[in-house]
Amino acid sequence: MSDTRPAGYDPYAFEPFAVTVDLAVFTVRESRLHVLLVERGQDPYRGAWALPGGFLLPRESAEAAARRELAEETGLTEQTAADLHLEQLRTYSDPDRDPRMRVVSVAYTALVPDLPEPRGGGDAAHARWTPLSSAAPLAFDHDTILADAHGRIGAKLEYTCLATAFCPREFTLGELQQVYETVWGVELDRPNFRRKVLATPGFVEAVEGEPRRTGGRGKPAALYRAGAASALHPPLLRPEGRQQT
Amino acid sequence: MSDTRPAGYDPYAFEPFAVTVDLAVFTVRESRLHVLLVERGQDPYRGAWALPGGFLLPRESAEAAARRELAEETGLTEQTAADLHLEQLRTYSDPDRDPRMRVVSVAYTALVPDLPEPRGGGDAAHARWTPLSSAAPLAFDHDTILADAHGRIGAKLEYTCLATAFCPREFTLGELQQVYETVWGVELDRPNFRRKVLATPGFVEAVEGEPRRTGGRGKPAALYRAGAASALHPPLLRPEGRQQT
DNA sequence: CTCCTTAATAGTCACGTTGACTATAAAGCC
DNA sequence: GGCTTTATAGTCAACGTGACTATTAAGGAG
Repeated sequence: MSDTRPAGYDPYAFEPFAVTVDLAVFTVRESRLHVLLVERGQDPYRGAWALPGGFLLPRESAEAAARRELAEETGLTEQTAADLHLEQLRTYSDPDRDPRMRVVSVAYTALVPDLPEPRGGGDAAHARWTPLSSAAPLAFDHDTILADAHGRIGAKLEYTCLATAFCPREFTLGELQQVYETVWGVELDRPNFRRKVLATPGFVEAVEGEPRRTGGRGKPAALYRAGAASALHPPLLRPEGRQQT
Repeated sequence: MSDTRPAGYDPYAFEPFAVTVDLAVFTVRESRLHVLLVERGQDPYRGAWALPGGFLLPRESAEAAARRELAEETGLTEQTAADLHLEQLRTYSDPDRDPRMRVVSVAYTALVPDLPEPRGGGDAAHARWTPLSSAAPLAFDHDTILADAHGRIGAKLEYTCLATAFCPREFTLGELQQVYETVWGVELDRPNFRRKVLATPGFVEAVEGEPRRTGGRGKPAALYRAGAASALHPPLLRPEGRQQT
């Protein structure tokens, strides 16, 4: 920042800005992309659904606030939540985005494996997994945030190993493929997908002992874990192809 | 945002957050990537160089503030600055990033063609184009912001038409290639680069009349303008290849 | 127990893209 | 008038990809 502010600037002289975080928490459930929503208990937008989130504490970074809120809303311990994939999306600062006062919100995207329904505790009292397709309309500008978040994760699947964040610690390639198909809304060819994933070093690694997941229909699938890589080279492009952050 | 805040919340009761924008403005000059820096005239970091930026006005969005600051610092009219490529990078919110008070800063990245040296006017009195390689150390956490910005534009060159933002309205393919080589710090094969760019519909379009830029050494090059496309399909991947936002 | 269905996995093949090169054209320079 | 420099055209082999076919191994219905 420069010193645009006038000499003798007093931080308390301006109408203060409030800073919040908003979270777009995604999971794949029953082959559909779901997002975590909370029901608002106060005006404005009382009774409407919104993205979970909240104010930054006085000495807390936005990321710390996001992780804290995520733990609260999902009912997970902070310990577990610390492992979840959390990524800053962007910041929303329209002067009129909150009718009460000037609120600047830093939005985060989180990807989690299929978790149990959020247990009512604290804010999570009215939290629920909702299919993305029936999320709108949300309070504030949260429809915009949610659309941006969906676009971002779709694009990131192409050139990062992000998809494994949707999966439990051990997963089959079929489950990983379902993540792609669900987020992108397309069907992929199974042998080609498999060839591509296995050809990318560090994307997934076979679980030692080569166990297989039995119990389903069909031939049991081999189990894999997320590998050490974070970027995909070359990228795994979606069939048609338009994208963008 | 949710209603984490206590009932009866008074916006003025908390220590207020200040919200600023910081700008990483890049240009390509003499085959080197340059960034616009300003010299600080006040403590903290008096005399140090920093990214241009400033506080949000009371009813101004972060993007509007960034565009305003950009116009001020570059000495361009706001009209011209309105056309420049400006993109939100991310938000920096560490509680200790500014020793004076709690400042949350939304960082933006701008790409501009080679402009004249900033004319001293307002804050731009001490603004200067500096080669990226000799920018550090900067005030506050601006080294981090600058590194993030450089990484982001490098990645975006791969799958967007962003590179044309560094070029004047009409440019040669050689100049466009220089942008890639300068940002990525690699050398590209000229015929292959040309083939790739021309094969991507909407990336560039030939200037009607097929004028050529004469005056340089060697065969005069055909002139092109930025096309209508914004995404690159397929992407133009850099030689080795690691990337990321 | 046996066929049928389902899903995982192996393998094939043609096509398009890419990286590495070679060749030619058209300007400025000494 | 050669020499250098840059733009542009073209070639070729290797590789990644999309579209398919084939085989294996489980559960389920009769």
